[in-house]
Amino acid sequence: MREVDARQDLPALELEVLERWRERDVFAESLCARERAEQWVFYEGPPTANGPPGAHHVLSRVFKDIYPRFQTMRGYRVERKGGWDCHGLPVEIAVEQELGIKSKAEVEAYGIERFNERCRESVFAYVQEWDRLTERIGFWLDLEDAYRTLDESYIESVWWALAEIHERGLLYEGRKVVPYCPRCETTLSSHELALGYEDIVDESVYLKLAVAGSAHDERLLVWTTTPWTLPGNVAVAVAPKASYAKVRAGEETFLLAEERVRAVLGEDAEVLERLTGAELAERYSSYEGPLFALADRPPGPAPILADPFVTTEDGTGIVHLAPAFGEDDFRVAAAAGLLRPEHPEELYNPVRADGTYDERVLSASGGTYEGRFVKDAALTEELIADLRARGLLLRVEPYEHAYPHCWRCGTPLLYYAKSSWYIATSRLREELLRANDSINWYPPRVKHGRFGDWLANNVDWALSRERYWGTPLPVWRCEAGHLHVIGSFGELAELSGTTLSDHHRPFVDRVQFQCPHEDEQREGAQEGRCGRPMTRVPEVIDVWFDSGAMPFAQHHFPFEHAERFRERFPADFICEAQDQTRGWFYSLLAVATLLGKPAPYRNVVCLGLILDEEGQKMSKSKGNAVEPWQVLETHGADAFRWYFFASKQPWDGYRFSEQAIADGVRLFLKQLWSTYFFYVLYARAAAEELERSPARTERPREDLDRWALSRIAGTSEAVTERLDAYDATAAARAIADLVEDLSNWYVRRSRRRFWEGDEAAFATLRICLVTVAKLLAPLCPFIADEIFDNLDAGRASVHLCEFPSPGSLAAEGAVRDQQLEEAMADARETVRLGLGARRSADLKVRQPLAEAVVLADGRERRAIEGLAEIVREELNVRRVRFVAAAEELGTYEVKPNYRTLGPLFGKDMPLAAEAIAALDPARVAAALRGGEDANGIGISVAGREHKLSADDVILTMRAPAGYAVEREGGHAVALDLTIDEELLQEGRAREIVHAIQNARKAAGLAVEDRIELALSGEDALLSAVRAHRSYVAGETLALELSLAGEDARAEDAGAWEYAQDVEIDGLALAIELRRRGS
RNA sequence: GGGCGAUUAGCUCAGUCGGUUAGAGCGCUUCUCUGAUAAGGAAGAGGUCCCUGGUUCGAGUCCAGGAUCGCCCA
Repeated sequence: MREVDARQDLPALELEVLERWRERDVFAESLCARERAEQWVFYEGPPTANGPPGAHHVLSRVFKDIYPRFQTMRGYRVERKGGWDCHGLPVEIAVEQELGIKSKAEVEAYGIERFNERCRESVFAYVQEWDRLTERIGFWLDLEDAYRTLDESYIESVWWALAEIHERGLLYEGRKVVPYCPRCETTLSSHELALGYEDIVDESVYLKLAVAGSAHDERLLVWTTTPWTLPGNVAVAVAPKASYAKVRAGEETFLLAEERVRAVLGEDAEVLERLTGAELAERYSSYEGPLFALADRPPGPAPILADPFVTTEDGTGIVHLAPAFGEDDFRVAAAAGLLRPEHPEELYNPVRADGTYDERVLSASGGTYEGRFVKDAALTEELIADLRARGLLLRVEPYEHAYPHCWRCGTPLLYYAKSSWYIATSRLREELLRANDSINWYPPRVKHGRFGDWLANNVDWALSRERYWGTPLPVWRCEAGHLHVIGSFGELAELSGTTLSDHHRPFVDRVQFQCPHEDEQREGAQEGRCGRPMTRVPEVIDVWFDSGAMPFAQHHFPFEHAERFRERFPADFICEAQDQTRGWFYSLLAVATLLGKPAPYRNVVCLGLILDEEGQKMSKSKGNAVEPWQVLETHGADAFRWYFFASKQPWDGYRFSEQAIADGVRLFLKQLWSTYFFYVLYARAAAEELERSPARTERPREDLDRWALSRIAGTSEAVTERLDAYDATAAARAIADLVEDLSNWYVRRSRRRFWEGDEAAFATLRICLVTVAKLLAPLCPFIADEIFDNLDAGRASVHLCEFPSPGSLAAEGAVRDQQLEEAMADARETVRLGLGARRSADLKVRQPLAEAVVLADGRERRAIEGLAEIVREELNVRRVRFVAAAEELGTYEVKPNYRTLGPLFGKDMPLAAEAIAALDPARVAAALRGGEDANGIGISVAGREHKLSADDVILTMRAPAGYAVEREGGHAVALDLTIDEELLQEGRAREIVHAIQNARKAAGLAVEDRIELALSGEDALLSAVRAHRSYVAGETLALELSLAGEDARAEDAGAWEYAQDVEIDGLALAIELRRRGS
């Protein structure tokens, strides 16, 4: 057994443990040992390594670690294949920044091949730091065999999946209004949209539009928060069933929703007429359009439509429609015949792909807005001035709302009609919901809340991105419009005769082949085939599809490893932050469902956010982000992990505090370490002693031992049960309670036995510590392994052990004894009360007293009686006496038990309580104690008779005044305060021992050093020593004890190594000692 | 605007099926114990259980409405 440093530096220790894991190859061994065991499957959600890992990554990675470690110890084989998400806009944007370029045109000028080569390098820029952090925090993950979404094999599996999806008729190209980033010039999916909402203030405008052909100068009031869409206006719409009003305000007459009149026009507006939206649309039918001067659209009437999507809750209840810039606008305009979705040229869209107006948009002064970015604030002002000049503007009002921005580059998004590729996930809504039913969510609310709602409102997956660095969409098209989706590299090679070593852009773009589709109409078609050249469509796919494909793509399924895939699908466990609800959690489920597979994970833990100490979201720009390395270096990985596990439920989010981590070290890790240190210190001393004198002291286990072992067994059960339920928090707290009990009750109570080399005590504490190490291994793998390694040479690491089970514990004598645990709790409570009584009498614990009188009854009394010796020692009294009849030292108080009587008496409960309060408590106590329920006490309330049973009342003992008594709940402790000469002398002897021990410590002696001791001073003290001579000598390991006045040696002691003068009870004592060689 | 969650001591958090004196730890003050512990023990100070209403014999707990904060969505 190695010597242990009481003040071990834990971060330094962890580095040693890491080294040991490397040497012994423990992670690999933990898999090897379970080679034939049943699999418990974990999927790593791949991070992108193009930035450094932060505190939130530590959070997810420690939760990804704890359950696999636990399940490994429970006997499963848990492989942990790492993974990296390599494609996508984040990478492209980082490279653009490196290159100092800002647009797609510049990327293409730079060259797609070179650009993608840069992306390939950039994506692993921080991979070493990720690996280093992963190892340092003790996250066991197979980094060497990690999957990478940019690998050829991975891409091929993704292609296979897309071809399958196409085969099922679920892949289509559609023109829809989609969220679009004008800077990246690409469509975003709805789940990407979710990542970028920000609160901003936009100028909203109220417009007054002249009704076409109206003789009365009636104006429609229209409200919009996006003035830039007005050049695209083709119609306005009202809610058909809502009530609208014709209103006179000042000199003008307006039409708007009745419920908005006051808000928009004020109290003075006079309602002239009410009509429904449908009536309004019918009566007025059109207004004077367009709203801006447009080169290709002469002034003329534009239609007023009615559609239920319009609400009257804000604005004016009349909305303008720009089909190119709004999903509803597009749908309503199409329904009204203003455009045909299959004829893109009919859609009026004066905004270019880069988000600027084209040459058609003219200003009132005759100039043009061509080339102006539509979300530019200065432009908005000009547009507003323009509207004012045209007499259309009623009012401008700032409007604060959450507006979507590109989640990577921060540019405000436009809703924009675009052609893109979709997967028809909405057609699989039922299947998605059914699959979700089979998943256990932690916390459960996500299942039918955030995630379930999202599935229930599922919209088709906008799959394509008009970008460069991504898995190319494997769709080829010929001039005739035939589509061919390639499902494997082999198929592409066969059709094209070209074999690629890299299927990324731009190489894949150059591959062409003859259209294999049947086309008998075509002149010159060979064998009825079309034969036109097919070229790939330019898009790459959404990176979320990459990650959603990982269950099979990581194994290059179906091209390889079919067996491996089947064994490892679905996952038993995945874990990410809650922001993945619409990210990876969704893409995994969607891809699996699209392929007709069951839910790809059975259990999913959603982690919350980490906020800073002030409750602010952490961000680099605010400078409040936690640097994980700093925490690891100061406090260590176990401390970091313990904080995440023990402080609160992970899905509730954290308010990060370094102080909380430091508290965890002090109150838990150091407490455990100190208990372990204590064991090793004495076990080593006892081993030496054993060598010197092999005679053993065999003693049976005591109640306290059985209690500690019972706590071990009970805690093991609880921890197993909680970790099985993905509740690390409760597991951690149970372990902390156990360590607290071991340290501050078991060890504290047993110190003397260890000192004396009691084998039962050593054996008990050793089992306790080894079991704690095993229980703690999934949570704090470093300290757990260090303790295990030093106490149990049986295995190379605690992580190769079985998790403690009732069977394995029983074999070591650790069995649950709940009765004993309850009894100990009662005894400890009694001690607490007794110490309280001592304090109120201002008597030090060192002063022995004659008697403690414990007032307790029934089960409690029997329990405490069994452990009376412990109570006696803790309270330092000669004897413990029990009093059952409270009258001897106190009286009873009787209270009604509302829980049982409440339902019985209902409304009359207060009367019943009064009746019980009026009873004689002593009589009630006597009757119930005698078990005489039958002829016991009855009460009569509101004409009802009820015989009180033991459950119906709560008897509380009450101590009379004048005694040193503490009471609480069912029992009380009274102390006999008389101190006779004998007690006084014993108390003094103990004080003197205490003073000598302090002197030993101050002299720098080791606990096992023997000494020679000389005492001189007041005779009252020396006579106490004489009376307890062997006690004093024994306690202080004094081989010789000389007292002044009786022993010559004491007189010349002035030359000894160490001397100290103290005062006890106001009496002087001089202590002198020297070490005695052995 | 909608959905979800939170709100309990200065701080971090428990609080079971609704049961009458709402707890723990940390921090603070005082005292105390110590052959492991920068630890432990005892006491003290510290509470509008976010607010309002309701249900109930009884509400921190259930219901409704509201407030504040956070997240997600439109």
